[in-house]
Amino acid sequence: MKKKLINQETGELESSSVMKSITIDCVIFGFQNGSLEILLVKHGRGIRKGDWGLPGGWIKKNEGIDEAAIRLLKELTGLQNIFLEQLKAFGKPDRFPMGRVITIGYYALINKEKYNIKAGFTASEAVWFKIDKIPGLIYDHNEILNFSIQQLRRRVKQAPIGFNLLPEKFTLLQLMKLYEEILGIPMDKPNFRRKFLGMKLLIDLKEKQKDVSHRAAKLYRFDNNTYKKLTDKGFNFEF
Amino acid sequence: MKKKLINQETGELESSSVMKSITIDCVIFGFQNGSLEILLVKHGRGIRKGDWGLPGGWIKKNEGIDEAAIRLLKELTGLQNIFLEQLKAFGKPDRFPMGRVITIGYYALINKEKYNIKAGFTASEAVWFKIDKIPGLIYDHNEILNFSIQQLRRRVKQAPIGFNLLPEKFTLLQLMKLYEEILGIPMDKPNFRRKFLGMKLLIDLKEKQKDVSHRAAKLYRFDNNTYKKLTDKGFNFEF
DNA sequence: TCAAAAGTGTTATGATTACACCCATGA
DNA sequence: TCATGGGTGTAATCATAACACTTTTGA
Repeated sequence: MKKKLINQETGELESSSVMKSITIDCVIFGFQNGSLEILLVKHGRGIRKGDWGLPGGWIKKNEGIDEAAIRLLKELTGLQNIFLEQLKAFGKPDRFPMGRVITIGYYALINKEKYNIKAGFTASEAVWFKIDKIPGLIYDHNEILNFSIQQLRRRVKQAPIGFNLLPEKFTLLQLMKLYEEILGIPMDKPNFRRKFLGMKLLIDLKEKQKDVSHRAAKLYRFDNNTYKKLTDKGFNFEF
Repeated sequence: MKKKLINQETGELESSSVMKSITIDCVIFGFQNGSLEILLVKHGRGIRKGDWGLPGGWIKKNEGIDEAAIRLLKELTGLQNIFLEQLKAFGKPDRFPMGRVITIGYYALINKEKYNIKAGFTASEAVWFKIDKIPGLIYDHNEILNFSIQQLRRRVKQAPIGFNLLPEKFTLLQLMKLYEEILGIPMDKPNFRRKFLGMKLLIDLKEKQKDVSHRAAKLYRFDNNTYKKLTDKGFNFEF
């Protein structure tokens, strides 16, 4: 007899090709109009029908947990090659009401320009919420989300990961606004410019903004090659 | 019919009061004679009999994962109220040869003066290894261990956790040696003193070392109360 | 009196901060 | 010509690093 279990998100039956008692939940960050946002999905069925939660799912028996997170992210957003890192495992005994389930939290940073929500990609509705307007979420998802924000704050100071939230080509002020929003502190424009340019991690694209009603700013992109070379030589990004 | 499964460490049968497919593995750090050390246990049975691995075990169905790690740590070392933090989950599909098992890594910092290995506490032999003389370990335990060292290096700069590896009363030079060993870099004694004392996180115990064949140093202890008050006020430990 | 570690003082350098100011451009 | 953001200059302050030096103590 083949064992069956209920999908925590959709309430649908899952085959036993997935692991029992372990799920993955993913905090997907986006950045638009100076605001940090998070993608939430609406529960299709079950007791918590209509409530918002983090996108997630089960881990297949033959896939690693990172692979599972990548797969789930692709299933939800249609995107690949996204910045994705594990947060940690969350495992309070009563976190999931329909049985003992431990979840592994991940967070992803996506460039909203590339991303276009495809209706029907998932069974559920997916909507962006501003970071300061997050509703009450199912299970322990608020806890996971809060942890992810703290983690993002720590990581953004240790490594140049913020770029993943911006378009390929960006201006220094966009980058500064991103840092201000993530860290929640105002910054000084001249000082920010010098500090960042001084790290030599940005490539001057010799291009300018278009269609802006003020002096057009230079466009830059992140120089991942140089960054890798520098870190190999012992360079440590710090902000 | 009650389900049975094999204990990954001892090869013994476990009752179904524990979760299947999820374990906990713990990296226990100690510090002695200027060297960072890790406690490893010898496998009692199974294919990998005689090989060294991280202490670990199963999670009970009605306990949280942090609780499980605390319980396992106590079962192994007899110690309670130990500094313990989760690393992350490790879940490559083939990491555990006897089936698909995901493990949650933890790391603990213990004061070796308080700790005394009690033979018989565990089924297996437990021995301290210097950090630069770690043997090949079972499963993916070397990966977990390497991650834990990186994590310790990051964390020790962000928060005053190093004290957990020292005796209650310590000298500034002991503290500096600890930082040097963890971070792997030499430091300047006068500068270290000033920097640390300047943070006002140490209580001068008005006591001195005894039985040393040179000028006796002042003893200090970490002022956890002040640290908490300062962090509440927005203070950020940085090293 | 020597070795070994405790502990203080001082200077140079570089990063950070705070702020004043000019520039370019479209409405 | 005004608003808006782009971009440069500079002086004060602070943290860090480097290293010379004195002190204490037991062997």
